[in-house]
Parts: sequence; C-alpha cells; structure tokens
Amino acid sequence: MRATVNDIAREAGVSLATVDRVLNERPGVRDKTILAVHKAIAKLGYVRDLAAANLARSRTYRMAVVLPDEESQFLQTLEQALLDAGRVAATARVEVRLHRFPSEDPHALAALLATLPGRDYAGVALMAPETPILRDAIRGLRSKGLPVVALVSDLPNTERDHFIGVDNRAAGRTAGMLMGRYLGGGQVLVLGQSLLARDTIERRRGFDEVMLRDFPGVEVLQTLETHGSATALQQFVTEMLANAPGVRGIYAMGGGHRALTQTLANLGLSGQLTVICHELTPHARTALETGEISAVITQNLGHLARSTLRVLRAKADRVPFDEGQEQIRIEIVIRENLPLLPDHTRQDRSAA
Amino acid sequence: MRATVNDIAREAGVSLATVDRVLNERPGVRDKTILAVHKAIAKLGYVRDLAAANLARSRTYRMAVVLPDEESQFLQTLEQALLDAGRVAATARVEVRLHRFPSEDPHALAALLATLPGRDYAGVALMAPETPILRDAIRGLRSKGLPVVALVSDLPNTERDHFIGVDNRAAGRTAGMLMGRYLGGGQVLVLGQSLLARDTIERRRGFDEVMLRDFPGVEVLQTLETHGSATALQQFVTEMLANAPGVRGIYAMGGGHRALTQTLANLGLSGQLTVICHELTPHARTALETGEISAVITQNLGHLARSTLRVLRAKADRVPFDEGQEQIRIEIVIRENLPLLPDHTRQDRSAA
DNA sequence: AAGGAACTGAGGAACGTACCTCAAAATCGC
DNA sequence: GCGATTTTGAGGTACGTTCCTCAGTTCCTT
Repeated sequence: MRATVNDIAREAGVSLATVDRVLNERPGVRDKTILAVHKAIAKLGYVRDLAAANLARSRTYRMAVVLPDEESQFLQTLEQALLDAGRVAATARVEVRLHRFPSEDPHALAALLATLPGRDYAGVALMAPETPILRDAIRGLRSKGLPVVALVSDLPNTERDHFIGVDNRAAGRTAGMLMGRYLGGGQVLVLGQSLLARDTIERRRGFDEVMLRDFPGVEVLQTLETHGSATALQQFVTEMLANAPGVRGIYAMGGGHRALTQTLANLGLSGQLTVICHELTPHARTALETGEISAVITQNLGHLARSTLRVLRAKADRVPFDEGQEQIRIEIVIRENLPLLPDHTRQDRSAA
Repeated sequence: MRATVNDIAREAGVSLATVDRVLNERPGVRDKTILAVHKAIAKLGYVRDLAAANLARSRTYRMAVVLPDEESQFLQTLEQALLDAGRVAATARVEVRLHRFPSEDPHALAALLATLPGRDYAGVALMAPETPILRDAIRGLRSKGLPVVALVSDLPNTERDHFIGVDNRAAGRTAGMLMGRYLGGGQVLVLGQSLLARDTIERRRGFDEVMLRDFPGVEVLQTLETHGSATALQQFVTEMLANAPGVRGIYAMGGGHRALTQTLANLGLSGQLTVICHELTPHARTALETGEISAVITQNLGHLARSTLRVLRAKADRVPFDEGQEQIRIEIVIRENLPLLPDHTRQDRSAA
C-alpha cells in the first residue's frame, strides 16, 4: 500500500489540486501550505510513481546523437551501443536518432545542429572537436532550451550541460603506470592518430606525467602521428624498431590496432613487446586473447550509451541524477579479466 | 506519435480485447488471428509502454536481500549500495528489504528463507555459503514461485535462477597476472580469510594457475589463513617477512586490508612491497592513494546492486534481460584510474 | 471594511495498458 | 445444419499522476 497523492492530500488536510501544485512546483501556494504538504509527504514516505507521472505527462523524449562520420571500429561500436540503448529505452518513451557530420567540417556540423531545435528534440548528445563555430552552435541550442551533453571527448569551454566520458589525462596516466610497471626499463614508442585531437593530447600528457615522475628508467621516444593511415603506421613502426633496438613497449593512444598488430606480426614480434592501447574494439579483444596486446585502457560503451540517455532525460526534465552511476570508469582490461561477450542473438522481441 | 494498442487493433482489423489477449498471451485466440496481430505489431513498430503497463497492473515488487551478519567494510558497502539502489528503484515500484542471518548458522538461514514466501515477496537475492540445507531451502523458495539469485558468491549446485557477481577464478588470474608482471621475480605471500570460502578458493586457484604458467620466476609461498583476526594477520606477516627476505609482493585474497597496511607500516615497509587485494573498500581507496596498495581487483557494487534489482524484476516478470548490461566486470583499480567519489550529500529529494 | 489579489477546493479529462464481463459471431463435430 | 464450443467484440473500470477550469475562500492593502 504505497502512499499516493490522495493520501497526502488527506494527511495534509488540503485538496489534491494543492498537493499537485506543490509537487510540480506550480505557483500560487502559500509557504505555510507548501510546508504542510511536505510534512505529509515525509510522514507517509511518499515516492512519486514515475510510471504514472510520465504516462500522465505523455512526455516523449526524442534524443539527437551527433557523431563524426568516420568509419572506425570505435565509432561503429559506439553507434551500436547507442542504438541498443535506444531500443531498450523505447519502452520508457525515449527515442534515439543518429546524425553524422563530415568530420573535418565544423561548418557542416554547425549547420546540422542548427536544424535540430525545429525537430522536436528533447536533448542533444555530441561528439565533436571543439571549435569557435561549435561553441556558438551549442550556445544556440541551449538558448532554444535544448540540453547538450558532450560525448567521449569533452567540450569544456562551451556551454554544454554535462560531459559523458572518461578523463583522458587519467587514462593516459593509467596506461603509463601499467607500462612502467610492466617494463621496468627500456624504451617506449608512442603512436597517435593526430596530436591535435584533444583526447590524444590529454592521454599523452598523462602518460608522460607518470613516466617522468615514477619511471625514470624508461625512455619515452617521440610520438608518431599516423593520421589514420595504416601504411604510414607500418612504415614508422618498422623503421623505429630497426633503429632503436631498445624498444620494449608500444603505447598506442589512438586507433589503428589492426595495422599495429599486423606490422608486429610481419616483423615476427607478436607478443614480444608490451603493447598498451585504448578502446576495447573487437580486434583489440582478439589481440588481447592472443597476447599481441598486453592491456587495453577502455570505457564501457554500453554503459556510456545508457548513461547518455539517462542524463539527457534528467536534463530534459530538469531533474538531478545519480552522479555515481553516471560516472564512466577508466577500465583496465587484460586477458585475464576480459568480459565475456553476451551472445547477441539480437532477436526482435516486440512484446518484451 | 507512437503506436498504441488501439492502433494495432485498427491495423489488424480486430478488437482491442483481442490485441490484449495476444499481447498478454491469454488463451482463446486462433493462430491465424494471433499472426495478424503480430504482423500489425511489426508493421507499426509497436513497443509496449512499460510505464502504462505497470501502472495498469499496479504491480509492485518487494525484494528480499539476505546477507550474512558480519560487519566487514565490504558488507557495509554492499548494503549501502543495495539501499541506494532500492531508493532509486522505489519510483519504479520496487521495494528492497534487507535480512541478515548469523553467518555460521545454515539452519538459521534456512529458517529465515522459509518465512519469505509468506511475506509477499517478488524475489530473493542471497549471499551465503552453499550447504545442503541451503540447497533444500532454495528449492523450497523456487517451488513457491519465488525467483532466487545468488549474490557475490555463486551457488552453482542449487536451483538459483541466476548469479550476480564476478568469476572469482578469473579475478584470481587477474591478480596473478598483475602480480607477476609487476614483480618479475621474487616471492609472494598470499593471505586469505579462510580457505573454505568458495570465493577464496577460486581466487587462489586462478592466482596459482597464472603464476605457474606465466611466471616461473615468482615463488608463491604458503597461504596464511587469518580467519578475520587482525592480530593473527599481524603476527603471521611479521614472522614471514622476517624469515623470508625475498618476499616482494603480497596478495590479499580476502578482507583485512586495514590490518595488513597497519602491519606493513609498523615494519616500515609501506609502499615497498607490491600489494594486491580485492574489493575497493573506503580503506583500500585510501591505501591506493598513499601507495600502500598497488592494485585492487574489485567489482562495482553500485552496479551489482542495481543489476540485482533489475534481474530480480525480470525474473519476477518472467521476461528476458540484457545479459551484457547485467554482467559484472572484474575491475582493476590502481591509483591512476581510481574513480572519483560522488559527493554524497545524501539529501532527501522526495519529489525528484 | 471594501476591493483586489492571492490562494485553495472540487471535479473532470487524459495518458496507455490490464483485465473483467457479457453478448455476438464464427467455427467445429457429427 | 444443428447444437456445442471456441473465438471475437464492445464496453467498462482501474492504475496514479498531470493539468485544466471555475468557483469559492482567505488574505492584504488602504
């Protein structure tokens, strides 16, 4: 027998309408009355029934997720996680719409964002590099009442409502600590897609921080920028390993796991070096299992996707959310704690 | 404009009552009609509105959580996590009731479990050592229609519906791999509460597995059983470290973090050894920050608690759940990826 | 103490689904 | 093609909340 709004009304000696005004913070109630209602709420231990509330509100939440249109395994996995989360959230009146923008074109992104307010969205999640144009675009969305959360890569100088992702500097530190402990000494090669991307910069900073402080015996060589090119990576790595025989570890800050393991395999070095990289893509899983990669620093994309929808919903409702639950963790994955893949028979259970 | 049951009825050319019969698998509908309804459902992309459904059903879920009555930091944290999860779930008509049983008394536990079916519970979560009496008690619950999930420590030979926790053998392997990589060589001390507890046994097995296979240079010394006694631990460790100067690492399989770090501090060895333990208790957090502990293998208790309630609910409704989301991960925590503590101002937001 | 403003009460419709009853229609066995 | 049985339709009430209207009451100002 849970308490309902009617019970509160009776307990507080007011009408249902007044209770409702208090609960939904509508104006026109004296402080004294508000207090009386709150006292009744506390006394009865009333908890609003969200199901009934949402039903009555007949509120639906259409969320826009905006991602760059690159074709990395990471983005594919993220997209899949968001769609999965969206399918589950559909039972709670949440709908997810994906939008892609040309990754090198901030103007196109701004143009896309500008169209969102007209499309009945309740919130926007956005993964994009920070530019002045983007800052303006976000301000535009906010001024139209649309909450905006940054995804994966933070946009600290914009008016975004929240950031959902990990602290990449701490992730870099984590990689550094593992690398240092694993190696003990010798040289480390560092690979990155581009030293302009904010996440890469921060990882590098965190990595160096730990190396300098805790592992003076390990020498960190210059960073190689691959710009997403597999052949460039292969050439760089092959050359470096030939010239610097003291290299015992490789830290891959960005993508390109496949090119890297392939290159090492060609050189007959699979499993010989300590390789640490980011993001648990399907290929990284395999490489962990075979020992080609020693450790992966990652974030749980399923969690990230669900968190995104929950936070956007909370923001849309202007309601607080559980910080602890929404914090994305920096996960360390090695072969021994590799999570099992759930068998994704992906059947359509319409009535579930 | 989401599709509703009425839309389906119109689309399928049947009445609302028939759609309802199909959706809820009530008897008395021809196969042909069922098919037509399903076709309409698929065509319109209908998703049942869970909020409305639960409201109409006016179903509430009272869940029993049964824990041993020990006073470890781990159990306290777990209890807190369950209560927190319960408070949040209250808005979804889920209520959590905690029960404790004398940890060494299987009969008392069985007696407690026997009282549950009469108390209008929708499900039971249970953390307890497996005994023949418990097996019978669980069978009793199941036969009364109560779903039972094992918490933290599995009960594989019982009829439990599900296990929520980590694979402790894999957790032991994870600890072993880190220990081996960190040390490179030398001796390792292993501490455990009791070698009878299933989780301890499995961790030990996993640890040894990795040590033998991958790190022949590391010698694993005999396990010390502390039986929860701080003084015993102190005495053991002090003696061992005096007699075996080659000890460079300590693997603490069970609790007793405080006694261990205290002992090492007394010996002037804080931060000198590689200490790996399980469960991220408040004290373990601190010790990670100060460097007294090198790594903690843990499970996210907040996630575990929320997962427990979700799984129990799904079991109570006889509905499938997302295996991927409910899988508890073996987390590796070092100082660098220590999750921030959310500021738990723990205020009562009755209307949130 | 009158006038205006602020507050409160009573009631009802709506949200989408569940579940009930009773009557009507379709189908079956023979 | 008859009666018996199964299947379907129509309609209603309920769940707990939101949100609306309109009339009535209380309070404050002057």
